Amino acid sequence: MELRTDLYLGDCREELQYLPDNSIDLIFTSPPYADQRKSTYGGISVDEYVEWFLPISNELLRVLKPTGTFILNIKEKVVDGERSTYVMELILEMRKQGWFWTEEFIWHKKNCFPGKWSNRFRDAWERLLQFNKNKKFNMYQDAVRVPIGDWAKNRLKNLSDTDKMRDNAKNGSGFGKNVSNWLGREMVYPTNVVHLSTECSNKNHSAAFPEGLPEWFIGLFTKEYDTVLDPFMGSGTTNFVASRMSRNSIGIEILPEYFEIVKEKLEPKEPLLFNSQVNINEHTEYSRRYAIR
Amino acid sequence: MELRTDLYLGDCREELQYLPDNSIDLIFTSPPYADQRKSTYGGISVDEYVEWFLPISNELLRVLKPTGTFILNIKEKVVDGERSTYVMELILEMRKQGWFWTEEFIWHKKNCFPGKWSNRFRDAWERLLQFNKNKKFNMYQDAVRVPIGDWAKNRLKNLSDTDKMRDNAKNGSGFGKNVSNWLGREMVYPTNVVHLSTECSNKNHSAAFPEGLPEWFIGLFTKEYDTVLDPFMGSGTTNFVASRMSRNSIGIEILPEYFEIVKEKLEPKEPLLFNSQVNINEHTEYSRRYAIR
DNA sequence: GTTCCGCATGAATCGATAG
DNA sequence: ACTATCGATTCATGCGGAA
Repeated sequence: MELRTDLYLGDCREELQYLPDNSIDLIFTSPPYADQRKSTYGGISVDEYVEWFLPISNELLRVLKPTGTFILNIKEKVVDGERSTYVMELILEMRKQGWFWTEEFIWHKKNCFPGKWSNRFRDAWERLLQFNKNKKFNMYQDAVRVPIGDWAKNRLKNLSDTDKMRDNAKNGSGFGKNVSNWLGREMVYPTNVVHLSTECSNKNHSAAFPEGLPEWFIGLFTKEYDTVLDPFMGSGTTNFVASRMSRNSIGIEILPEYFEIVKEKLEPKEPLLFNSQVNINEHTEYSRRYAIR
Repeated sequence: MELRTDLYLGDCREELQYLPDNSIDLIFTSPPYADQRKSTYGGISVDEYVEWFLPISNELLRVLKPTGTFILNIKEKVVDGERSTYVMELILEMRKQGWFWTEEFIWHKKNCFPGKWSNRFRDAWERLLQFNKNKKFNMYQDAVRVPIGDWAKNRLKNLSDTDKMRDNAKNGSGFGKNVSNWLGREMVYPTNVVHLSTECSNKNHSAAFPEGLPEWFIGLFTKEYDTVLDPFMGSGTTNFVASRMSRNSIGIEILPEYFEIVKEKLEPKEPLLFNSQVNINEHTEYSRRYAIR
């Protein structure tokens, strides 16, 4: 089977229109944050942010498969000593568009930006908002299991009597646990907190997230030969990881500098890296579009 | 100097009225979540939650000192496969009341037990929303410093020449560093992610948080002999910690069972535990109110 | 090879100063 | 008064060169 990586140079508000309905399994993206990275992107202001993003999320809703997932990496900045509210407003508006806000994962950054301020600490986390078209969606939990933590070794060493049988929760929630089921278990399911370092060495794109981030969500929400979309490709991390994990992918990037860098990295110089044939096709009907098959 | 712990039995919507304006340094509380603890506040539904909470937050705004802080521990529950939005709506409405939404801390729960759902992972974090009356407020950052990471042992062993002076970043961001400033430093400032284990020991109150949580915020936002308020006292964790840390405190609880437990624990049987004289006064004019001085 | 060590860098924010 | 610009501050990581 052949793997495709399709790159589009242009504004995703336009380029998304060329993608067919219900064709994407996972959208993983980190859009420019409000008023940040002005030099590269336009620097959308806090006030205009929701208005700017809603047409894009509407197109994303169209191209996503009914069983697909949209992961949005975002964090509000501080404005005048206060956290801005545009992310919350965006969530509320996207729900009106028809999105389900299924979950909010936390990316706990191990090495966050340094600094000292009199009224706040360093910001060490970002939001990973999970949106879906339906309440049923594909999720491959076994793909992201992690080694059981040290706490379990101690917890499981001496089991009490209640641990050996099902111990129903006191609060009547209906949940219970049978601790002895975990004996000998090596791998457990993770939580909704992802703990990764930011990468220090990406010289091409200052806002790059670590590869572990898309890797985790691609494994969790897609299987091989599924299609992953990043409408704000940047330095292409999502697409490289998708390719490495044998997923088709689509990337859209508005800035030619970044686009060229990604294009060159995907060129056949290093075909083995991606374990698939890489070609560049320039579609004349969409002059600025490239398809790498 | 004498330390007071005042306990009120009753609905905080009423009892808060007896507290004077601008008298509280820190409000730390974990209100009943929507549709949970049904028996206590009548099971506030998700739809009514904001409407129910706003009169309370309005009273809290009144009793808080201008330099004080309100920390609200809350997490939206899943309703019909989707995260509910009442917390976001509450933040937006509280801002209209005059609150500043200064920051959102994350409580990363280290040891939640394994569990499995088909479409989501275990929830390992909660929000700790910081609200203030003013952009200037008291913050005692040194009280919560943490040991410097292991990286420092190697990094600071032998300083190069550039380490001994200020070294400005090459990219013109204005950022620079003087590594020699860190010599001999043992403790550094934490981030806005609080990393604590949950305690399983409290069987009397299902919504209990670990003592470390109020401890961290009490240390960060109050000094000795300041006053801490928990309008949803529950099993009294906030008040016990405040007492241990030599802060005055006020607790309001609607359920007599919980109220009695806290009252008994604070009684003079164990006066040394709190390093202050503990007395119970029953005020006849407010028949259900107790003052423990 | 393998380990050690130096070093640049990162979705930031505040307060003071200047226009 | 209000906005724009500028300087100051900080910790953890991975890379690359050296031992």
